[in-house]
Amino acid sequence: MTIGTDRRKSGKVSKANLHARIERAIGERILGGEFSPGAALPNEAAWGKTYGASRTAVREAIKSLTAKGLIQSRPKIGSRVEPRSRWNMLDRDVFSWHRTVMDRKGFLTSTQEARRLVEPGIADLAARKHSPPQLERLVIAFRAMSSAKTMTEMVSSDVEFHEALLACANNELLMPFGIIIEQALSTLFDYTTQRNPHYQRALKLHESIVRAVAAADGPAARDAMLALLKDTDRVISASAPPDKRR
Amino acid sequence: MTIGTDRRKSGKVSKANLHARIERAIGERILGGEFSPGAALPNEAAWGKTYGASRTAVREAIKSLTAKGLIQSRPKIGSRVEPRSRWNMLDRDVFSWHRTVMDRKGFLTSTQEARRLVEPGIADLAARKHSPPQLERLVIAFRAMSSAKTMTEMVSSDVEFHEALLACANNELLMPFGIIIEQALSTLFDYTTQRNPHYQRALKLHESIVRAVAAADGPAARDAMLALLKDTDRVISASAPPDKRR
DNA sequence: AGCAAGACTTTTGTATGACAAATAGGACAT
DNA sequence: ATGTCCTATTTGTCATACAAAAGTCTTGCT
Repeated sequence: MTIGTDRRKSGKVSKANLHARIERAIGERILGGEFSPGAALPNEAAWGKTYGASRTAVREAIKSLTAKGLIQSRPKIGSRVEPRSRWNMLDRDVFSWHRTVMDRKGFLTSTQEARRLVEPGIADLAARKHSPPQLERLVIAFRAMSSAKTMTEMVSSDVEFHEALLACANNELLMPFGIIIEQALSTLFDYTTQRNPHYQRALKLHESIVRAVAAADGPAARDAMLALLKDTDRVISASAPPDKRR
Repeated sequence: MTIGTDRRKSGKVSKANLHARIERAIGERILGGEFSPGAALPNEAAWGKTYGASRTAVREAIKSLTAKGLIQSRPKIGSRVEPRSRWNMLDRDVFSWHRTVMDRKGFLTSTQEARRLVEPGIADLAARKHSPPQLERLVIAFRAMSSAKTMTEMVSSDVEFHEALLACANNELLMPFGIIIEQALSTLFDYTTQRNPHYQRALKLHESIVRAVAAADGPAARDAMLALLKDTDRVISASAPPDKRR
């Protein structure tokens, strides 16, 4: 079995590094449940044979997976899958592998739960702690949302809006959440395929967040964010196809 | 320059793998600001010379750092430090390197801010979503806290309590927060060096969380957690030595 | 028989040397 | 001045060899 080229969003085919492709292949198989936590993985030589690569390339893939908390390696023992609680779920790759093996509905439900947990607090912090240039970035992102024409522009400006808000909060420990938001939004937008009729409403909700942040009104920002998330939840449950996978 | 053995908590000296030691050395230098985001790092051969290791070992260290979002490597370009917003701050290693280069007060302040943001919500979720065995684990952790005699036992059982609570929330995306809590608590306990006279009060506060979770009362769990965090904040600001580093 | 010390074996860890591939930046031609 | 090609540097990949760790088996002692 040889390993294919990398299929990215929009169907573009990019051939990443060999070790990156191997990493992805193994990572997806782990996330997909083929190897459960505690289970032993094939040894490096075997992987090399499996994917037609040298042990070097395999080892680099394994080092990355180890750094992401998915596995652990020891001499004579080999590599074992770590318990899920140690997986760096907020890592870009891990999270996207996670996404690819889940049904969309379940994915959106759990990400929304996490968003409801942190984003109101982030909005609050953002209102109270932002610097002028950070606010500027938020305003620019909002303008981009307002003038977005294509689906792609809507998604990217929406993501940028939330990233900017995250930056306003001025707490580095919260940065990794950007990944959740990014994946949630892009999944959401292609979940509700056709042009979203709620976009005007969403714009208004975003605007009220900007206003609250600009006014340094923490509670108002929190409420505005709650309203936005509630609306998003509605959109999700409204456009729910029963259990279409992927 | 050769690279020393690994100094772990409790002063124990463990000699980790060579590539792990190199990774740590470079990681700490990045976190310490010696190499700023955007800056170019020495090439692999240079690192090898610096630490008296082969390119193989250096490359594995670099692969790990790349996986943690600290750097990016490309042929001809070499390795560059990524912007801080891409750093996986919730990775165990990255976070602990971060901790070693910050002053304790600042570290505790920012971690407490993050805790106030997420833990009340976690407590709420935990109350509403826990399974019986998860509650059992929480209760056991609480008992361990109650019967803790040594400082070490207090820290570890406290950490286990919050990890158990996190598990009760049943949302994998929140798991990485365990790292923040773990580091926050252990830093806190050795910040307030002598036997904590507030331990009895802390116990009561933890107990009220257990009760609320057991009663599946979300709002009560949230409030109990808020009370606990407020108390922790008080302890921190009370025992504040002006600006003692490390 | 029971048990412990030591040899064996498997797997990862590290080193070395060689070449391939990517690409920034300079050299050159138009 | 501008676009094209070349080249030098750096990472990416391969092959091979040996070191180190750690289960497992064997052997010998009591």
